[in-house]
Amino acid sequence: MPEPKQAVGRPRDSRVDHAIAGATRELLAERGYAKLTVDAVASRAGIGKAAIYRRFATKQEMIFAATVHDMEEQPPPDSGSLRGDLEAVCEVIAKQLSTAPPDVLHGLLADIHGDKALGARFSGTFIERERFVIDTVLERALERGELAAKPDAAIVHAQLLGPIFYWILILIGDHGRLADLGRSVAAMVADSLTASG
Amino acid sequence: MPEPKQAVGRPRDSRVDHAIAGATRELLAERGYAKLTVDAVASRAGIGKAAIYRRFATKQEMIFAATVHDMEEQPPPDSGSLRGDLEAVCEVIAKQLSTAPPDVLHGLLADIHGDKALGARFSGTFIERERFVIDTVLERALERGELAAKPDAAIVHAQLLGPIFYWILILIGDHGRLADLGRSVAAMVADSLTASG
Amino acid sequence: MPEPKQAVGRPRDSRVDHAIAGATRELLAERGYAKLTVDAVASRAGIGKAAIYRRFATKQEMIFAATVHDMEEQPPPDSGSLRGDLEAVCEVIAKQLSTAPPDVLHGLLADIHGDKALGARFSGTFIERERFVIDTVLERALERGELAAKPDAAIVHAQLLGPIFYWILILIGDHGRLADLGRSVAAMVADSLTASG
Amino acid sequence: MPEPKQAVGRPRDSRVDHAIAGATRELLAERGYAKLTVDAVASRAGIGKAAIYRRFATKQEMIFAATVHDMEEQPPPDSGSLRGDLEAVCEVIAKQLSTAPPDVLHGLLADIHGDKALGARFSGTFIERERFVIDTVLERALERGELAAKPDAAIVHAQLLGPIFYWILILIGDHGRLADLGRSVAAMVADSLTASG
DNA sequence: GGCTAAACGAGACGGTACGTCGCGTCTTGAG
DNA sequence: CTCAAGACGCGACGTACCGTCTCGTTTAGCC
Repeated sequence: MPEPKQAVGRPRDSRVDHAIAGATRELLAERGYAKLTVDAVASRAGIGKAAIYRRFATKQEMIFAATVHDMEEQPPPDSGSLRGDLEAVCEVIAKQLSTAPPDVLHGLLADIHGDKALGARFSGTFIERERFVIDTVLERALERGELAAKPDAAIVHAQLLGPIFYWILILIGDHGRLADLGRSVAAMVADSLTASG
Repeated sequence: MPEPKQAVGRPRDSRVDHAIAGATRELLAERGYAKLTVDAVASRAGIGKAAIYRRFATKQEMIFAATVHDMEEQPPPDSGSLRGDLEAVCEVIAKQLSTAPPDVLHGLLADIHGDKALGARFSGTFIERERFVIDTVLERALERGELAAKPDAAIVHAQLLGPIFYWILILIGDHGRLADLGRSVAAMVADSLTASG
Repeated sequence: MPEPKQAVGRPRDSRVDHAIAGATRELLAERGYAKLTVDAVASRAGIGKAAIYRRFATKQEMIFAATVHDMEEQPPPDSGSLRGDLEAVCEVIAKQLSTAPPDVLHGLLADIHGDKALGARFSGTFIERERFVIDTVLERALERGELAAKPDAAIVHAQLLGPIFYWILILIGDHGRLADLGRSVAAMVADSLTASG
Repeated sequence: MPEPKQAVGRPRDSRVDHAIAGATRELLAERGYAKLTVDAVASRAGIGKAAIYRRFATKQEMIFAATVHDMEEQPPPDSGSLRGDLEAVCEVIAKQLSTAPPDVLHGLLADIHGDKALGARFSGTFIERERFVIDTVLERALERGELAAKPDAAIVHAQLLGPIFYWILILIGDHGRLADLGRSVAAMVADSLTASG
């Protein structure tokens, strides 16, 4: 039975992990993504740069870990209808996107897509989870008989979540109206699927 | 009659402007957004760095000018129906987004939203144009009698274009299916508006 | 009879020459040699840079012309003795060197010896004049019978003027004591020549 | 007991100091003072520019440290006579000045006198050492009884070393005759002091 | 309790790009 | 042909950040 790591030497200090994540989030909020430097994070956290690079290979990984921390993304509880389920999905996504300022999201996306490895990991986790949630919701509708045939999940994915991302990332729209937008999109997509499908 | 500028001293050489824009676009295509350097642009363009910084305050402004340059974004010719008009809008946007590699789009968006001034200019030109196009199309539908009341243009904007941006920027989806996506979204939005409106 | 120059077109404005020299001297006094820029001279003089480069090939030539303006350096009137003549020579040189701040002299010397052409011109005028003055004074002493044989003028040159330059340029010594230094050096050199020669 | 510095963090690498000084001296010899660039020094030394600017505030400080480095300037061994001692002083100074090409000396002097701080440091080290050497030699002569009273050391300083600097810096004279010049100046100054003192 | 090995804060290191500044040249329109 | 204004190519400057690498010290687990 292989132990994952030989536990010799001084163990990592978990307070350092929290200090890094905390300092990163603080500085992102104070100065924005573009002005975030590793030295500033180390200084604010009261630690050395080596402690950061012992944990993360690059600055981007560090930010990724500090911001995209708790990606649960479970399918929502069955609401009894496709429309209700889609609304719930929109709501969860909107809430998640609203936690970070838009410049952080853009910076992160740019770095993610500028680095092959990070990009693959992003698609393999974040996107895959979303796809799975949408798949699950559509399956439920099939079982209920709301849908006759299984629609293309990728298309539905874009139709449902695209407007939310666009509102937050591109339009920098009012967050108070996000709930309305989510409901209207969910209704529209549900109607479209049940009518044509 | 206010002259915009006193034409004193040697005037700016418009060939330099074109050389900068051309070199920027070439190098973006060849090396990607992250690897673009101002020195490389100057060298490729056969000019000095000073000529660049005389025109743009930062590297980001230079890229902005070189890429978001000929955003025409005229409303499409009247197709006779709301659905047809929306399809045409989707098609134009999809084509524009497809010309640039995705990492350029992400880098540009990140820089735009990382700089107040650039962000304002982006909203004031690109977004405003899109909004105007959508407004125009909705007005036509009102005149035709397809719509009873004017819908919220911002919501329609997100519903229509969000999925396309999402497909390209987040999903890094197949460009071959963009046309299908555009048609399906246009149909869905048109149905939604005519049914509920 | 060949005119030295074809007098066609607009003649040079002599006020421009004076403005250049004046601005150069002002800025040298205000900011020092190292901080003097051609743009600043043009701006202060209220003229264009082209007017400067039409007159001088380089910045150094401009400064040279503005500072080393009236190099007369005639041999002093015959005082009746070698010692008196040498004193007079020291006095004149000391007065000339005292007009410019030491940083200007050093800057000028550095530039002069960094540029072959300028260096040759400097040696050909300034140094040659000094040498001629010393030669003349020594000839007089020979005729008077103070000296039996003609000493090596180059060595005398260094012995006599070296201390003056050193005092001003290297020691940044008190200008009030320059007269004393000159007298003591003149006496010493005269004694040395009349005793050993 | 005051520790000069808290020895925290990685200490400076002394090999880097030597590499900087070595590269600087090499490049000064190869290309001359005016063509020396910080980038070239860093490249030649195999180090980064930051390592240079961590040690020196400006390029001038770097050159100063690399050239005015091992100014030992000990008083010469007692030769038994004032004249012998003065000859020895001249010889040492002439040898030191002959090692560097004249354009380096001029450049260095220009930079030293163009920067307050550097000028003060130059006076406080180099000049002070020379003065001390001369003082020591004069004290010996007093003890021997060659001199009745202590002469003005500053004047003697200029009288003795001025001609040598002038020969090298201004006249760009033949180095082969420097020894002769030194001897003649030493004799002249010694005679002058013993006669008048 | 002592030994070993890794983690720690601090900060120096090589490298790369940035945005600025100065030089000497060139290009306007006016005189 | 000259002038004032100012853009141009070039190249060096000094700064900032990245990810790596020593330092000397601290902290755990195993003997």
